[in-house]
Amino acid sequence: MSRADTKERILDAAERLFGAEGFHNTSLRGLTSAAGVNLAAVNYHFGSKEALLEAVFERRLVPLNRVRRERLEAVREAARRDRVLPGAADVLRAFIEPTLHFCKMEPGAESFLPLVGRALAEPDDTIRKIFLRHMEPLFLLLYETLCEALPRLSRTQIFWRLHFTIGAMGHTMCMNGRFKILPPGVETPSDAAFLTQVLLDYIVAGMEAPCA
Amino acid sequence: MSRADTKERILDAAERLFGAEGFHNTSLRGLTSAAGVNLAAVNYHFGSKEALLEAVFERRLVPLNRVRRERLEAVREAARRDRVLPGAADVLRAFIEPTLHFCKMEPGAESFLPLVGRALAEPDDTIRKIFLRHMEPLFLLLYETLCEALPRLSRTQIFWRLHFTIGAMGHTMCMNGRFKILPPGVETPSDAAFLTQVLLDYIVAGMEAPCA
DNA sequence: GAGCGATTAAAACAAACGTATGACACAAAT
DNA sequence: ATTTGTGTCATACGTTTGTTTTAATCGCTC
Repeated sequence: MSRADTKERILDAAERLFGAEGFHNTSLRGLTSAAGVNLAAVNYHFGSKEALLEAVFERRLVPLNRVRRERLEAVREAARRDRVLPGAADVLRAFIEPTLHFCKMEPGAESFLPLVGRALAEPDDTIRKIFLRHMEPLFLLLYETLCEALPRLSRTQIFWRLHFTIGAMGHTMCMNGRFKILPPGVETPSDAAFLTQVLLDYIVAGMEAPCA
Repeated sequence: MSRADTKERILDAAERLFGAEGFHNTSLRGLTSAAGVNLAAVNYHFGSKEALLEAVFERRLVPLNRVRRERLEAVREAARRDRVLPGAADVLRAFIEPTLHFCKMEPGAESFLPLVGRALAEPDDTIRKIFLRHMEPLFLLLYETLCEALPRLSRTQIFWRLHFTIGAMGHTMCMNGRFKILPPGVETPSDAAFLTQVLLDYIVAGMEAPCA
């Protein structure tokens, strides 16, 4: 019955469970039974659990990063054409906004975000490498574009500030939805557009801050 | 031979391995053989692997958080005495600087930092709870003090900006030392004082940023 | 419709894990 | 000198893990 879509079913369940419970805390038995497929199907279609994780990343990251790259280079090109510096806010928005649109389009993608957030802090180097293989070229492009936008800062300064920015973004993606501690007087809007604006205010100010 | 210090040996090895390899990736067999103690010693002295993690957190976090609390309340008190608002930079420095001094004093504490950084992104709720039990009261105090320092911002705004700040700090602690991707032209100083200053410049600007 | 490659099903595999057990060593106290 | 309690040791237990294997089933071409 479910011949061709078995791979998709596995990918969907893996994305959801890896994002919610973590990679190591998700067993292939729980995953395959959640997907309604046989236990051996993972190893047959993907080869191993790690290769499945790789496929999960690839399915989302390849189209998403293509859009991000296009938007980053559009910002770069527009600035070069107008003979001005690219704005740090435009650069960062070009990197962040596609994630937002992408999550509205693809169903189930919201459970992908925590997975990305955790990959940044992953202790297991094998897992981290799988993620960074897709992200490293884009991080470098983002870094170089930020260096163009902020010529008054040293490359070392920009590197660390980008590092903080990635940390803030990753942590936000990790906590997507479930919050344990909510101080009184704080509404948890979960309005993605609002949250993106608050995030952008923060990281743009941090990026453009004067050095002490 | 190693009567009383067996517990300490286990705690030291656990701190190092949990920080470097992660909690779930560290087996009790590897841990006890690294500590030079018997496999059963962990369950004898601590009861379980999770209780050991709790003890690892407690040993460092209790004294560290006491200092942080004192410094936060000193900033608060000084502002109240002078009838001025506490400065956001002073508040954040009161929270961050003790970590720096604490890591210089206690040997092996630098491997504790990645453990803290990862606890924030931990998918396993049991582990997260153990960490948050020590941190939540202090996060709340930090949050309230920041609300005093930044009365022009809504509590929701400050909540999210503190959230980003914690993410930036956690990610920095995770990457303490080992870096995979280093763009050309970036020196990796690892000078903790310098890094703290760069971090403070960033998060203070992010905290004080105007709302768009 | 026979034959064949591709896919699924059920069961078994070896390895690793956290934990528990029971014997032993060595103090200090009785 | 004997008891008692504490800590250490080697070892075994029961589970769970990812992976492999062996059969059975399905869809298709000739």
